[in-house]
Amino acid sequence: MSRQPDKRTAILLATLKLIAERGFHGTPTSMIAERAGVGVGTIYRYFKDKDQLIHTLYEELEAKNKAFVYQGYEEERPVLDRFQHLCRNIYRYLLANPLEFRFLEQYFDSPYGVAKMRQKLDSAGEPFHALLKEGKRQGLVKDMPPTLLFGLIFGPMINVIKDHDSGLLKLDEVLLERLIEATWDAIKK
Amino acid sequence: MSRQPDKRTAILLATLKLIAERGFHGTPTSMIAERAGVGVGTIYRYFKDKDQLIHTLYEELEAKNKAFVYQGYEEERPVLDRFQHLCRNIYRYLLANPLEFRFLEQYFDSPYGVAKMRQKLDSAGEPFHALLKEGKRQGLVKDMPPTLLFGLIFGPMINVIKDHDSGLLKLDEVLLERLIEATWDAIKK
DNA sequence: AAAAACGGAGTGAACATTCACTCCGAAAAC
DNA sequence: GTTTTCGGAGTGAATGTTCACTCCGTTTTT
Repeated sequence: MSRQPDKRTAILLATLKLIAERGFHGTPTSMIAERAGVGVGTIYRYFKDKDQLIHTLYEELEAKNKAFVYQGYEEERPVLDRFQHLCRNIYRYLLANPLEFRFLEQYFDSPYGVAKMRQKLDSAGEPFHALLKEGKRQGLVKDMPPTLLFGLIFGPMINVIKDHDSGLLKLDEVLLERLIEATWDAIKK
Repeated sequence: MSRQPDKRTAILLATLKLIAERGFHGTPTSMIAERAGVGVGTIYRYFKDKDQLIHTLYEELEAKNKAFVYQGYEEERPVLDRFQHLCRNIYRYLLANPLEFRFLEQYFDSPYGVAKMRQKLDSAGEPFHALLKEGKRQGLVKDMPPTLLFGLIFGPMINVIKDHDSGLLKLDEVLLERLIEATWDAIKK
Protein backbone atom coordinates (compact mmCIF):
# COMPACT_ATOMS: atom_id res chain seq x y z
CA MET A 1 0.00 0.00 0.00
CA SER A 2 1.02 3.61 -0.17
CA ARG A 3 2.51 5.71 2.55
CA GLN A 4 -0.24 8.28 1.95
CA PRO A 5 -2.87 8.43 4.63
CA ASP A 6 -5.48 5.88 3.71
CA LYS A 7 -7.48 7.46 0.94
CA ARG A 8 -9.74 4.51 0.54
CA THR A 9 -10.92 4.80 4.11
CA ALA A 10 -11.33 8.55 3.76
CA ILE A 11 -13.53 8.02 0.73
CA LEU A 12 -15.68 5.42 2.49
CA LEU A 13 -16.05 7.63 5.53
CA ALA A 14 -16.99 10.68 3.49
CA THR A 15 -19.53 8.59 1.60
CA LEU A 16 -21.07 7.32 4.82
CA LYS A 17 -21.40 10.78 6.28
CA LEU A 18 -22.73 12.44 3.16
CA ILE A 19 -25.25 9.74 2.32
CA ALA A 20 -26.48 9.65 5.90
CA GLU A 21 -26.89 13.41 5.83
CA ARG A 22 -28.15 13.97 2.32
CA GLY A 23 -29.26 10.68 0.81
CA PHE A 24 -27.95 8.90 -2.25
CA HIS A 25 -29.13 11.46 -4.69
CA GLY A 26 -27.93 14.42 -2.71
CA THR A 27 -24.33 13.32 -2.83
CA PRO A 28 -22.49 13.64 -6.10
CA THR A 29 -19.11 12.02 -6.45
CA SER A 30 -17.54 15.45 -6.61
CA MET A 31 -18.82 16.16 -3.12
CA ILE A 32 -17.52 12.86 -1.80
CA ALA A 33 -14.12 13.65 -3.26
CA GLU A 34 -14.04 17.09 -1.72
CA ARG A 35 -15.10 15.87 1.71
CA ALA A 36 -12.54 13.08 1.58
CA GLY A 37 -9.82 15.52 0.61
CA VAL A 38 -9.20 13.67 -2.60
CA GLY A 39 -9.55 14.22 -6.33
CA VAL A 40 -12.60 12.87 -8.12
CA GLY A 41 -10.46 10.57 -10.17
CA THR A 42 -9.01 8.96 -7.07
CA ILE A 43 -12.38 7.53 -6.16
CA TYR A 44 -12.23 5.55 -9.36
CA ARG A 45 -8.84 4.17 -8.51
CA TYR A 46 -10.37 2.37 -5.54
CA PHE A 47 -13.91 1.66 -6.76
CA LYS A 48 -15.18 0.65 -10.15
CA ASP A 49 -18.10 3.04 -9.97
CA LYS A 50 -20.39 4.73 -7.49
CA ASP A 51 -22.57 1.66 -7.09
CA GLN A 52 -19.64 -0.49 -6.13
CA LEU A 53 -18.46 2.13 -3.68
CA ILE A 54 -21.84 2.04 -1.98
CA HIS A 55 -22.07 -1.73 -1.94
CA THR A 56 -18.59 -1.98 -0.48
CA LEU A 57 -19.50 0.51 2.21
CA TYR A 58 -22.55 -1.56 3.04
CA GLU A 59 -20.57 -4.77 3.28
CA GLU A 60 -18.03 -3.26 5.62
CA LEU A 61 -20.63 -1.71 7.90
CA GLU A 62 -22.60 -4.92 7.97
CA ALA A 63 -19.58 -6.90 9.08
CA LYS A 64 -18.76 -4.40 11.83
CA ASN A 65 -22.36 -4.39 12.98
CA LYS A 66 -22.65 -8.15 13.06
CA ALA A 67 -19.45 -8.53 15.03
CA PHE A 68 -20.71 -6.10 17.62
CA VAL A 69 -24.17 -7.58 17.95
CA TYR A 70 -23.06 -11.14 18.61
CA GLN A 71 -20.35 -10.07 21.03
CA GLY A 72 -20.74 -11.96 24.29
CA TYR A 73 -23.60 -14.09 23.00
CA GLU A 74 -23.81 -17.36 24.91
CA GLU A 75 -25.82 -20.23 23.50
CA GLU A 76 -26.32 -21.80 26.93
CA ARG A 77 -28.23 -18.94 28.57
CA PRO A 78 -32.04 -19.03 28.80
CA VAL A 79 -34.01 -17.86 25.80
CA LEU A 80 -35.22 -14.66 27.39
CA ASP A 81 -31.72 -13.67 28.47
CA ARG A 82 -30.36 -14.22 25.01
CA PHE A 83 -33.26 -12.29 23.48
CA GLN A 84 -32.58 -9.32 25.71
CA HIS A 85 -28.87 -9.54 25.06
CA LEU A 86 -29.28 -9.41 21.29
CA CYS A 87 -31.87 -6.65 21.38
CA ARG A 88 -29.76 -4.55 23.71
CA ASN A 89 -26.73 -4.95 21.49
CA ILE A 90 -28.58 -4.01 18.36
CA TYR A 91 -30.16 -0.99 19.99
CA ARG A 92 -26.87 0.11 21.48
CA TYR A 93 -25.02 -0.27 18.24
CA LEU A 94 -27.53 1.65 16.20
CA LEU A 95 -27.95 4.36 18.79
CA ALA A 96 -24.20 4.79 19.08
CA ASN A 97 -23.81 4.94 15.30
CA PRO A 98 -26.61 7.07 13.94
CA LEU A 99 -24.80 7.70 10.68
CA GLU A 100 -24.56 4.01 10.02
CA PHE A 101 -28.20 3.55 10.92
CA ARG A 102 -29.26 6.21 8.49
CA PHE A 103 -27.08 4.81 5.78
CA LEU A 104 -28.32 1.27 6.25
CA GLU A 105 -31.91 2.45 6.24
CA GLN A 106 -31.46 4.25 2.98
CA TYR A 107 -29.61 1.31 1.55
CA PHE A 108 -32.41 -1.13 2.28
CA ASP A 109 -35.08 1.17 0.94
CA SER A 110 -33.44 1.52 -2.42
CA PRO A 111 -32.77 -0.57 -5.47
CA TYR A 112 -29.33 -1.22 -3.96
CA GLY A 113 -30.57 -3.27 -1.08
CA VAL A 114 -33.71 -5.01 -2.24
CA ALA A 115 -32.06 -8.35 -2.65
CA LYS A 116 -30.04 -7.89 0.52
CA MET A 117 -33.13 -7.91 2.70
CA ARG A 118 -33.67 -11.63 2.48
CA GLN A 119 -30.00 -12.29 2.97
CA LYS A 120 -30.09 -10.13 6.06
CA LEU A 121 -32.74 -12.34 7.57
CA ASP A 122 -31.12 -15.57 6.54
CA SER A 123 -27.48 -15.00 7.31
CA ALA A 124 -26.96 -12.11 9.69
CA GLY A 125 -30.16 -12.98 11.53
CA GLU A 126 -29.40 -16.67 11.71
CA PRO A 127 -28.69 -16.98 15.44
CA PHE A 128 -31.71 -14.78 16.09
CA HIS A 129 -33.77 -17.07 13.92
CA ALA A 130 -32.58 -20.10 15.85
CA LEU A 131 -33.31 -18.37 19.12
CA LEU A 132 -36.93 -17.74 18.19
CA LYS A 133 -37.34 -21.31 17.04
CA GLU A 134 -36.07 -22.56 20.35
CA GLY A 135 -38.36 -20.15 22.17
CA LYS A 136 -41.31 -21.58 20.27
CA ARG A 137 -40.27 -25.13 21.07
CA GLN A 138 -40.14 -24.26 24.75
CA GLY A 139 -43.62 -22.77 24.51
CA LEU A 140 -42.33 -19.30 25.45
CA VAL A 141 -42.86 -17.59 22.13
CA LYS A 142 -46.06 -17.24 20.09
CA ASP A 143 -46.43 -19.76 17.31
CA MET A 144 -46.28 -17.44 14.32
CA PRO A 145 -44.30 -17.32 11.09
CA PRO A 146 -40.77 -16.12 11.84
CA THR A 147 -41.23 -13.20 9.48
CA LEU A 148 -44.04 -11.90 11.66
CA LEU A 149 -41.98 -12.28 14.80
CA PHE A 150 -39.13 -10.42 13.15
CA GLY A 151 -41.55 -7.69 12.24
CA LEU A 152 -42.71 -7.39 15.83
CA ILE A 153 -39.11 -7.09 17.00
CA PHE A 154 -37.36 -5.03 14.33
CA GLY A 155 -40.32 -2.88 13.36
CA PRO A 156 -40.46 -0.98 16.64
CA MET A 157 -36.68 -0.90 16.77
CA ILE A 158 -36.31 0.90 13.46
CA ASN A 159 -39.18 3.23 14.22
CA VAL A 160 -38.01 4.20 17.65
CA ILE A 161 -34.40 4.75 16.68
CA LYS A 162 -35.52 6.94 13.83
CA ASP A 163 -37.52 9.04 16.28
CA HIS A 164 -34.61 9.16 18.67
CA ASP A 165 -32.19 10.32 16.01
CA SER A 166 -34.57 12.97 14.78
CA GLY A 167 -34.97 14.31 18.32
CA LEU A 168 -38.61 13.36 18.67
CA LEU A 169 -37.74 11.16 21.60
CA LYS A 170 -34.94 10.79 24.12
CA LEU A 171 -34.03 7.15 24.71
CA ASP A 172 -32.10 6.31 27.86
CA GLU A 173 -31.08 3.03 29.45
CA VAL A 174 -34.27 2.77 31.47
CA LEU A 175 -36.56 3.40 28.54
CA LEU A 176 -34.56 0.98 26.45
CA GLU A 177 -35.13 -1.82 28.95
CA ARG A 178 -38.83 -1.10 29.02
CA LEU A 179 -38.90 -1.14 25.25
CA ILE A 180 -37.19 -4.50 25.06
CA GLU A 181 -39.61 -5.77 27.68
CA ALA A 182 -42.56 -4.54 25.60
CA THR A 183 -41.12 -6.23 22.54
CA TRP A 184 -40.88 -9.46 24.46
CA ASP A 185 -44.50 -9.04 25.58
CA ALA A 186 -45.46 -8.82 21.91
CA ILE A 187 -43.87 -12.12 20.96
CA LYS A 188 -44.24 -14.10 24.18
CA LYS A 189 -47.07 -16.58 24.56
CA MET B 1 -62.98 24.07 -19.47
CA SER B 2 -60.91 21.11 -20.53
CA ARG B 3 -61.25 18.76 -23.41
CA GLN B 4 -60.06 15.78 -21.41
CA PRO B 5 -61.22 16.46 -17.89
CA ASP B 6 -59.14 13.54 -16.70
CA LYS B 7 -55.62 14.60 -17.56
CA ARG B 8 -54.87 15.78 -14.06
CA THR B 9 -56.06 12.50 -12.61
CA ALA B 10 -54.19 10.54 -15.24
CA ILE B 11 -50.99 12.35 -14.32
CA LEU B 12 -51.47 11.72 -10.60
CA LEU B 13 -52.21 8.06 -11.19
CA ALA B 14 -49.23 7.57 -13.45
CA THR B 15 -47.03 9.27 -10.88
CA LEU B 16 -48.32 7.02 -8.11
CA LYS B 17 -47.71 3.87 -10.10
CA LEU B 18 -44.31 4.83 -11.38
CA ILE B 19 -42.96 6.08 -8.09
CA ALA B 20 -44.27 3.02 -6.29
CA GLU B 21 -42.58 0.82 -8.87
CA ARG B 22 -39.38 2.70 -9.51
CA GLY B 23 -38.84 5.30 -6.81
CA PHE B 24 -38.61 9.06 -7.09
CA HIS B 25 -35.37 9.06 -8.96
CA GLY B 26 -36.33 6.32 -11.33
CA THR B 27 -39.23 8.28 -12.75
CA PRO B 28 -38.46 11.22 -14.99
CA THR B 29 -41.28 13.55 -15.90
CA SER B 30 -41.03 12.31 -19.46
CA MET B 31 -41.98 8.85 -18.25
CA ILE B 32 -44.88 10.15 -16.22
CA ALA B 33 -46.16 11.99 -19.27
CA GLU B 34 -45.90 8.93 -21.46
CA ARG B 35 -47.64 6.67 -18.97
CA ALA B 36 -50.40 9.23 -18.48
CA GLY B 37 -50.91 9.56 -22.22
CA VAL B 38 -50.10 13.25 -22.07
CA GLY B 39 -47.48 15.65 -23.33
CA VAL B 40 -44.64 16.55 -20.99
CA GLY B 41 -45.71 20.17 -20.98
CA THR B 42 -49.17 19.27 -19.82
CA ILE B 43 -47.82 18.20 -16.45
CA TYR B 44 -46.72 21.78 -15.95
CA ARG B 45 -50.15 23.13 -16.75
CA TYR B 46 -51.50 21.33 -13.71
CA PHE B 47 -48.53 21.40 -11.35
CA LYS B 48 -45.91 24.04 -10.75
CA ASP B 49 -43.08 21.53 -10.77
CA LYS B 50 -42.30 17.92 -10.01
CA ASP B 51 -42.10 18.58 -6.28
CA GLN B 52 -45.54 20.07 -6.16
CA LEU B 53 -46.92 17.19 -8.16
CA ILE B 54 -45.56 14.80 -5.60
CA HIS B 55 -46.77 16.80 -2.63
CA THR B 56 -50.22 17.07 -4.14
CA LEU B 57 -50.30 13.34 -4.71
CA TYR B 58 -49.35 12.81 -1.08
CA GLU B 59 -52.07 15.13 0.19
CA GLU B 60 -54.75 13.41 -1.84
CA LEU B 61 -53.71 9.93 -0.80
CA GLU B 62 -53.47 10.99 2.81
CA ALA B 63 -57.01 12.33 2.78
CA LYS B 64 -58.36 9.15 1.20
CA ASN B 65 -56.48 7.04 3.70
CA LYS B 66 -57.64 9.02 6.69
CA ALA B 67 -61.27 8.88 5.61
CA PHE B 68 -61.06 5.12 5.31
CA VAL B 69 -59.28 4.54 8.59
CA TYR B 70 -61.71 6.46 10.78
CA GLN B 71 -64.73 4.98 9.05
CA GLY B 72 -67.09 3.50 11.64
CA TYR B 73 -64.99 4.69 14.56
CA GLU B 74 -67.12 5.06 17.68
CA GLU B 75 -65.82 7.07 20.62
CA GLU B 76 -68.08 5.26 23.09
CA ARG B 77 -66.69 1.75 22.60
CA PRO B 78 -64.12 0.29 25.01
CA VAL B 79 -60.49 1.19 24.46
CA LEU B 80 -59.46 -2.26 23.26
CA ASP B 81 -62.30 -2.41 20.74
CA ARG B 82 -61.36 0.95 19.32
CA PHE B 83 -57.71 -0.01 19.18
CA GLN B 84 -58.50 -3.13 17.22
CA HIS B 85 -60.85 -1.25 14.95
CA LEU B 86 -58.25 1.35 14.01
CA CYS B 87 -55.47 -1.20 13.53
CA ARG B 88 -57.67 -3.39 11.39
CA ASN B 89 -58.65 -0.47 9.20
CA ILE B 90 -55.11 0.68 8.71
CA TYR B 91 -53.88 -2.80 7.88
CA ARG B 92 -56.76 -3.41 5.52
CA TYR B 93 -56.27 -0.14 3.73
CA LEU B 94 -52.56 -0.57 3.25
CA LEU B 95 -52.88 -4.20 2.21
CA ALA B 96 -55.56 -3.34 -0.30
CA ASN B 97 -53.53 -0.48 -1.72
CA PRO B 98 -49.96 -1.62 -2.03
CA LEU B 99 -49.05 1.08 -4.52
CA GLU B 100 -50.13 3.74 -2.08
CA PHE B 101 -48.25 2.06 0.71
CA ARG B 102 -45.07 1.99 -1.31
CA PHE B 103 -45.50 5.58 -2.35
CA LEU B 104 -46.15 6.80 1.19
CA GLU B 105 -43.16 4.88 2.47
CA GLN B 106 -40.88 6.49 -0.04
CA TYR B 107 -42.40 9.84 0.65
CA PHE B 108 -41.70 9.70 4.35
CA ASP B 109 -38.16 8.45 3.87
CA SER B 110 -37.20 11.35 1.68
CA PRO B 111 -36.58 15.05 2.01
CA TYR B 112 -40.18 15.48 0.85
CA GLY B 113 -41.75 14.03 3.93
CA VAL B 114 -39.39 14.84 6.76
CA ALA B 115 -41.54 17.62 8.09
CA LYS B 116 -44.72 15.67 7.43
CA MET B 117 -43.81 13.00 9.96
CA ARG B 118 -44.58 15.12 12.97
CA GLN B 119 -47.75 16.39 11.36
CA LYS B 120 -48.79 12.82 10.72
CA LEU B 121 -48.53 12.04 14.39
CA ASP B 122 -50.21 15.23 15.50
CA SER B 123 -53.11 15.57 13.10
CA ALA B 124 -53.90 12.35 11.29
CA GLY B 125 -53.03 10.34 14.36
CA GLU B 126 -54.93 12.57 16.73
CA PRO B 127 -57.79 10.20 17.57
CA PHE B 128 -55.24 7.45 17.94
CA HIS B 129 -53.25 9.64 20.26
CA ALA B 130 -56.31 10.37 22.37
CA LEU B 131 -57.15 6.68 22.48
CA LEU B 132 -53.76 5.76 23.90
CA LYS B 133 -54.01 8.52 26.46
CA GLU B 134 -57.36 7.21 27.60
CA GLY B 135 -55.96 3.70 27.72
CA LYS B 136 -53.19 4.91 29.99
CA ARG B 137 -55.65 6.71 32.24
CA GLN B 138 -57.66 3.52 32.60
CA GLY B 139 -54.48 1.64 33.49
CA LEU B 140 -54.77 -0.59 30.42
CA VAL B 141 -51.80 0.71 28.52
CA LYS B 142 -48.15 0.93 29.57
CA ASP B 143 -47.08 4.30 30.86
CA MET B 144 -44.59 5.25 28.16
CA PRO B 145 -44.03 8.27 25.95
CA PRO B 146 -46.60 8.25 23.15
CA THR B 147 -43.84 8.18 20.58
CA LEU B 148 -42.68 4.84 21.94
CA LEU B 149 -46.18 3.43 21.90
CA PHE B 150 -46.60 4.58 18.32
CA GLY B 151 -43.36 2.86 17.47
CA LEU B 152 -44.57 -0.38 18.99
CA ILE B 153 -47.77 -0.17 16.95
CA PHE B 154 -46.70 1.24 13.60
CA GLY B 155 -43.26 -0.29 13.49
CA PRO B 156 -44.47 -3.87 13.11
CA MET B 157 -47.24 -2.71 10.82
CA ILE B 158 -44.88 -1.13 8.29
CA ASN B 159 -42.46 -4.02 8.50
CA VAL B 160 -45.03 -6.73 8.09
CA ILE B 161 -46.84 -5.07 5.22
CA LYS B 162 -43.57 -4.60 3.42
CA ASP B 163 -42.88 -8.30 3.78
CA HIS B 164 -46.37 -9.14 2.63
CA ASP B 165 -46.09 -6.98 -0.47
CA SER B 166 -42.73 -8.41 -1.36
CA GLY B 167 -44.09 -11.93 -1.09
CA LEU B 168 -42.03 -12.93 1.94
CA LEU B 169 -45.20 -13.56 3.88
CA LYS B 170 -48.85 -14.23 3.21
CA LEU B 171 -51.13 -12.29 5.54
CA ASP B 172 -54.70 -13.48 5.92
CA GLU B 173 -57.53 -12.46 8.21
CA VAL B 174 -56.54 -14.90 10.91
CA LEU B 175 -52.91 -13.87 10.96
CA LEU B 176 -53.96 -10.25 10.97
CA GLU B 177 -56.00 -10.70 14.12
CA ARG B 178 -53.13 -12.45 15.83
CA LEU B 179 -50.83 -9.66 14.80
CA ILE B 180 -53.14 -7.00 16.22
CA GLU B 181 -53.38 -9.06 19.37
CA ALA B 182 -49.59 -9.24 19.64
CA THR B 183 -49.38 -5.49 19.13
CA TRP B 184 -51.82 -4.99 21.96
CA ASP B 185 -49.72 -7.30 24.14
CA ALA B 186 -46.77 -5.04 23.48
CA ILE B 187 -48.47 -1.89 24.71
CA LYS B 188 -50.83 -3.27 27.33
CA LYS B 189 -49.88 -3.13 30.97
C1' DA C 1 14.52 7.01 -14.04
C1' DA C 2 10.52 4.18 -14.21
C1' DA C 3 6.19 3.14 -12.14
C1' DA C 4 2.37 4.06 -9.43
C1' DA C 5 -0.85 7.23 -7.47
C1' DC C 6 -3.23 11.39 -7.85
C1' DG C 7 -6.05 15.49 -9.40
C1' DG C 8 -9.44 17.91 -11.65
C1' DA C 9 -10.84 19.98 -16.11
C1' DG C 10 -13.46 18.00 -19.59
C1' DT C 11 -17.24 15.03 -21.76
C1' DG C 12 -21.55 13.24 -22.78
C1' DA C 13 -25.86 11.59 -21.07
C1' DA C 14 -29.93 12.30 -18.39
C1' DC C 15 -33.06 15.32 -16.62
C1' DA C 16 -36.47 19.16 -15.21
C1' DT C 17 -38.37 22.93 -17.03
C1' DT C 18 -39.74 26.32 -20.62
C1' DC C 19 -41.98 28.46 -24.51
C1' DA C 20 -43.44 29.14 -29.15
C1' DC C 21 -46.68 26.97 -31.38
C1' DT C 22 -51.07 23.99 -32.68
C1' DC C 23 -55.71 22.93 -32.52
C1' DC C 24 -60.45 22.90 -31.40
C1' DG C 25 -64.74 24.32 -29.28
C1' DA C 26 -67.32 28.24 -28.48
C1' DA C 27 -68.59 32.86 -28.85
C1' DA C 28 -69.21 36.87 -31.99
C1' DA C 29 -70.23 38.73 -36.29
C1' DC C 30 -72.52 38.33 -40.28
C1' DG D 1 -77.23 29.16 -40.37
C1' DT D 2 -72.67 30.10 -41.73
C1' DT D 3 -68.25 32.19 -41.25
C1' DT D 4 -64.76 34.46 -38.49
C1' DT D 5 -62.37 35.29 -34.32
C1' DC D 6 -60.70 34.01 -30.05
C1' DG D 7 -59.14 31.69 -25.66
C1' DG D 8 -56.71 28.49 -23.62
C1' DA D 9 -55.65 23.46 -23.08
C1' DG D 10 -52.17 20.73 -24.96
C1' DT D 11 -47.60 19.77 -26.89
C1' DG D 12 -42.58 18.49 -27.44
C1' DA D 13 -38.19 20.35 -29.29
C1' DA D 14 -34.93 23.24 -27.24
C1' DT D 15 -32.41 24.84 -23.13
C1' DG D 16 -29.62 24.89 -19.20
C1' DT D 17 -28.11 22.22 -15.40
C1' DT D 18 -26.32 18.36 -12.88
C1' DC D 19 -23.79 14.42 -12.58
C1' DA D 20 -20.96 10.11 -13.16
C1' DC D 21 -17.09 8.99 -15.18
C1' DT D 22 -12.61 9.57 -18.21
C1' DC D 23 -8.18 11.21 -19.66
C1' DC D 24 -3.90 12.83 -19.26
C1' DG D 25 -0.56 15.91 -17.20
C1' DT D 26 1.64 16.23 -12.55
C1' DT D 27 3.41 14.49 -8.25
C1' DT D 28 5.00 10.92 -5.28
C1' DT D 29 7.01 6.48 -4.48
C1' DT D 30 10.25 2.95 -5.55
